[in-house]
Amino acid sequence: MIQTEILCQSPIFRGISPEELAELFNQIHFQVKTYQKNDLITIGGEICDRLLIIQQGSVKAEMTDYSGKTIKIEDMSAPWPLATAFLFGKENRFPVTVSATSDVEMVSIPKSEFVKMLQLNALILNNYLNTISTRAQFLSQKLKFLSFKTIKQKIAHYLLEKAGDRLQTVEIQQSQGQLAEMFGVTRPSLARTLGEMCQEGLIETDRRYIKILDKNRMNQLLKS
Amino acid sequence: MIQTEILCQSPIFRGISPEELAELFNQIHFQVKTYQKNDLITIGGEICDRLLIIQQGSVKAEMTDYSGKTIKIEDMSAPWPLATAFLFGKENRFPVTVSATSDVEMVSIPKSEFVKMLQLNALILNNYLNTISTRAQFLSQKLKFLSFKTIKQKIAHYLLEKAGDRLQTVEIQQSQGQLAEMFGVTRPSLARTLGEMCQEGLIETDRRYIKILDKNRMNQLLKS
DNA sequence: TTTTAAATGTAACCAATGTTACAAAAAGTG
DNA sequence: CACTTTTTGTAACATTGGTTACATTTAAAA
Repeated sequence: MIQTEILCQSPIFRGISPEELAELFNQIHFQVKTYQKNDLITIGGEICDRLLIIQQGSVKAEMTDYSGKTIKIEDMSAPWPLATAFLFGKENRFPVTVSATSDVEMVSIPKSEFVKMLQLNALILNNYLNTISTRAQFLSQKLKFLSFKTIKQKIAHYLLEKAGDRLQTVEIQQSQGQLAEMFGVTRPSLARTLGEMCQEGLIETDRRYIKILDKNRMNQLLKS
Repeated sequence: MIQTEILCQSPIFRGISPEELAELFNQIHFQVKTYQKNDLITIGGEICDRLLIIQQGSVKAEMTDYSGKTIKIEDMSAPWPLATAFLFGKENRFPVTVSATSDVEMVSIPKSEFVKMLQLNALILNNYLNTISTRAQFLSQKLKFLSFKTIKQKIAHYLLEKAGDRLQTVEIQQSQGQLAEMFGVTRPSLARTLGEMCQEGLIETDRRYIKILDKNRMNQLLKS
C-alpha cells in the first residue's frame, strides 16, 4: 500500500502535499514491493529501468569487487530514493548492490511513468535535479576521500572535516572496526596509525573521543 | 560569438537544429568567454552557478589534493558541457579544477537562465537528465576502478575492459607514464608490475601493444 | 558482582609499492 | 646519418599497510 504521508518527505516529493501526491500517483502505474531483512534488492550490474523509493525500513548499498568482497558505500532509510542517478544516462545499470538491513517496503516506479511525473509537476522536476546532482557530489566526495593515500591522511582528513573550524574534540559514532571498514583499511592498521598519531602529539584518544592537539600539523599532513 | 552549429552537437542540445537553438538562445542571457592555453577556467571549491559549454578547444579536469598535487580526472573538448552535475544540488561547488589545454571559447549560461531553457524545451530536459546521469555513472566507474587494491588488478581490469570479449591485443594510446598517472601509481612501479606479468605468462608487451595471453588467469586476479 | 563477549592496543613478520638512480632503447630532429 | 630528447627497463632500498596472534580493556549479560 502506498503511503503518501511518508513519501512526501522524500527529497523528490518535498514540498508536495500528501493529497496532491496521491493524486499524482493515481495518474501513473507503479508497484509496492516488500523485502525481509538481508534480502537483496538490487544487484550491481542489473538493468535500472525504474525509480525505487524506500517507503519503510532501511537498506545498505555496497560495491562488490570481482572477488565478492564488498565495500560499504552508504546506508539509507525511508523515505529515500535509490538509483536516482542511474535511471537516465547511457548505461542504465545499478552500480551497487543494495540489500535490506531491516524489513523494507519499496515503491517501484517505471522510468516512463516517472518521466510523466516530471512533466506533470515542475516541483518534482526541480527536486529531482537537485537529488541527482547531490548524488554526483556525494560520489565526487567519496572519490576525493579515496585519493588520500596513507591512513594518516585519511584520519586527518576525516577528523578535520568532522571537527570543522571550531571543535577540538570529535566523537566517533562507530567502532574502530567500522571506521576501518569505511576507510578501506584493516582494523589493526587503523589502530596502529592512531597510536602513532598519539605518540607524535597530533591527537589524544579517549574511548570514542578524539582530541585534535595540533590542527596546523594535521593540515600539513594533507599537504605532503 | 555563439556558434549554434557547434553547440547543437553538444549532448545537451543534441537533436536540436542550429536555427532552433539560436532562437532559444535569443530568449535567454548568456556569455561567451575566451581562455588561452593553461588558463584556469574553474577552481575546485568555487561556486558553480552557471552551466559551461566548451564551444572551441579542449580542457582538462583535475582533482587537487591539499598539497597542490593533482590527479587528472578527464579530458574534454568542444562541444562538451562542464559542471552539469554540480549546477543543481546542495553544495554548488566545482569539485575539480579545470584548465585550458588549448585556446578555448566557453559559453556560460547562468543557472536561472538554463532552467528557463529546460522549461522551454522538453528535448533539452531529456538530454540534460541523460548527461547528468552519465556523469554520475562515470564517477561511479572511477570509484570502482579505485577499489582495486593492487597494481596487477588495475592493469588486469584495464586490459580486460579494453579488450572486451573478442580482442586479444590492446593498443595503449598513452605513454607508460601517463598510464601510471591514470592508475594513480608511479611509473617504475607500473613498469615493474608489467614486467612481472610478462614473466608469469599473463601478457606479452611490444611497444604500445599488449597481448593478453591468458584471459582466464587475468580474470582470476580480479577475484582474489 | 561475576561472567562472558566485544572492542581495543600492540607486536612481529611479510608483501606491495614508492623513491631514487641510472642505463638502454626508441623516437624525434637537423 | 648523428644528435638530442623521451620513453622504457631495472635495481636497491625505504615505507606503508596487511596478516596473524595475543593480551588488555570495556561493555553487556547473567
